[in-house]
Amino acid sequence: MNIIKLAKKLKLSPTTVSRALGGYTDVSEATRQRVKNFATKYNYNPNPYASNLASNKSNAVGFVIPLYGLNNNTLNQISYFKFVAGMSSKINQDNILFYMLFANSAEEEMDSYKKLIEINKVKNIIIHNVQTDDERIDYLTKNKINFVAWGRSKKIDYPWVDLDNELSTELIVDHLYSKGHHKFAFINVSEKYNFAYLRKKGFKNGLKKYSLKFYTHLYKTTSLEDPSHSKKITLDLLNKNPDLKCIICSTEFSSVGAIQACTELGKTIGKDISLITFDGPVVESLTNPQLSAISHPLEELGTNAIKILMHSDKKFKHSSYLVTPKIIDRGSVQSLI
Amino acid sequence: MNIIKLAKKLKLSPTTVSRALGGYTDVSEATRQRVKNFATKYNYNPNPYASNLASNKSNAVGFVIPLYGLNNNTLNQISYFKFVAGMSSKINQDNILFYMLFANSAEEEMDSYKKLIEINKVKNIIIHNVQTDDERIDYLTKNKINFVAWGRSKKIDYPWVDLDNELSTELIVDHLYSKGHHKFAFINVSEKYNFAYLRKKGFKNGLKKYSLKFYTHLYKTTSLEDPSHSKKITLDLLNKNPDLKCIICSTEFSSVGAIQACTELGKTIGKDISLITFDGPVVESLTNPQLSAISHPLEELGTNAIKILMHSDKKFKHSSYLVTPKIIDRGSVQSLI
DNA sequence: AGATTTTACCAAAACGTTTTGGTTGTCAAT
DNA sequence: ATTGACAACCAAAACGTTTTGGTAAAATCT
Repeated sequence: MNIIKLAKKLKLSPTTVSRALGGYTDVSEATRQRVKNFATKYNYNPNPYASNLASNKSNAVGFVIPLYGLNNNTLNQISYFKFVAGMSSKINQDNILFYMLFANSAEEEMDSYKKLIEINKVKNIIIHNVQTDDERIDYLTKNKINFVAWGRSKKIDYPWVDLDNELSTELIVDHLYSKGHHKFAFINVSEKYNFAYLRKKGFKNGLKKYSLKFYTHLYKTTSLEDPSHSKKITLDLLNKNPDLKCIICSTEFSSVGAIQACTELGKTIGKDISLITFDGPVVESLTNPQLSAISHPLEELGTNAIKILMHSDKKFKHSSYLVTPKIIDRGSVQSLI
Repeated sequence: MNIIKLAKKLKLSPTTVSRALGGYTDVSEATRQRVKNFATKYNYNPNPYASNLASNKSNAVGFVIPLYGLNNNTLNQISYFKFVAGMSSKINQDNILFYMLFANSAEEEMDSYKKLIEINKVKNIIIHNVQTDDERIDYLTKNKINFVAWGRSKKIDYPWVDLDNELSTELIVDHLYSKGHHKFAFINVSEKYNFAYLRKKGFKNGLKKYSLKFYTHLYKTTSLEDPSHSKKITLDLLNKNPDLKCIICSTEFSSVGAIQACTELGKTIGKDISLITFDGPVVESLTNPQLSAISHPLEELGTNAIKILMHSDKKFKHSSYLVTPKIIDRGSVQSLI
């Protein structure tokens, strides 16, 4: 079934059928309904190749996933997977074509963007990990490509979606305080990572809210990927601070180390010691015991990125979306009340 | 740049340019080279929408990722991610369009396949987890869709790529034997999963090769996702068999439990006890100590799936590819020699 | 009633390829 | 010298849409 056959059945011209389905106002409501009914009845779906060719619009979305650097670790790649799943759910509703490329180096990554635009004629792109003076932004604006970024930047104005890292630690403090805890250790990672910097900031915001003190000796940073270092830190913290009852971990890796330390000291998590961390694939299903965590709904982030990308009214020069993290209570925080 | 402009520059007809690039024999080698040179020089890439429309061939590939059932666990989804990365590397070389959908239920999954074919006009599909009497196979053959499956079936003939689960445990036995081990416990999962059945078979093959005995009391099955059960099993095995020096785990989850058991008994892995498992995101980077493992190169599998799918000479009614697993020695197997 | 605007429709061109069905010229065989 | 085969090219149609630039009829205004 194609538009010409359908038009014949309707005794209309292909033009009118096209414009009826396209939502143009120069078609009466009565015929529009009739066209729609026939379209579903005869299972008509516009040929995407023909329509992209004719309209020169290419309702395709492009996305590049880096497999190098920080994302070299498979566990970190999962966030992309979730984000993509979220994008996909929105993409499938409309008849959008989705291009996903993988890049093994910074060079390959930039090439992938060029490929999307020059070869695949993609006009809509989602980018991520925006740096100050990002060459992608230059390239995209130069080529008049519509884009949305995962991640904000202070310097440049563009549409974005993002996690609320600052809010996440604030919510953790809320949660802990509501269970009667007033003193926490926080095992973060280096503040050179912006997300870690924001998590520290949110942590302090939370403390301030309840007039709690920020203890420097209870704030530590550990490596991004080695659980054994956070195990050492946790052992140290617990040995030096016998009254310490509550630890916040900023990553899955560090929480695994913290669990090992607690187990080694014979402390039962959720009873002798409370532990809360950031959610991820390992924390979701593999730690023993299960850990309470704060979770960022990455699927939602992806869905909204597409929504912003594909609407993109010229009216809204830059639209944005901040996703709200949620506490997932798995019982590793003891109630003191 | 399009084919008409390029043809003008070459002082040839668009037909000849098309046929030169398409590899037709009615173009002289000299002009073919000239055309190719001009194409790269002027950065000409055929518009994929136009060529799909004209040829009615749709060099697009579709893939559906299930997010329910066994794949509900994020860790299991990583194998799809790797497979897709592998497909992508091949897809990007040629000018192929790639559609990827996600499905949250069996119903949604079947709908996604129909969508790919009916709406997106995709003619090439990669499927996976083929069941006996799989409705997808019926649907695809009925609609004359070209497909390749990830996973074999005994009953039906079709092109496939697959892991070599049988070989993987055989290679593990090789590896252990080469380090002087002659007696192993094997913690598998239920043999209702075909991969587990094959791993047991390969294990037995390996034993037979070295005239070793299969001890029923050293073969156990555990749950697919709960490490605590395999911890219990490991404790039991080690307590009842004081001479046991070597354990094989069939999944990441079970190896995590096994590590806990060994640690609890004060046994140092790689020294007092040897442990080897199947590779995955957690084993890759998060276990303490690092575990030797057998690894399936899933990227390679994806790449070859596309190769088979898009060549698909009529000559080869069904082509196939079996990927060879590799031992990754991370030192958790003690050398007794 | 005539002029103007609005409504509802349509014919034809355009998008950039591939494919079909040729033609022209060269060369070898008769 | 004619014939047949072959090599190398091409004009035009086709693919299924959307868009452009209309027209005819109905509705509204003077």
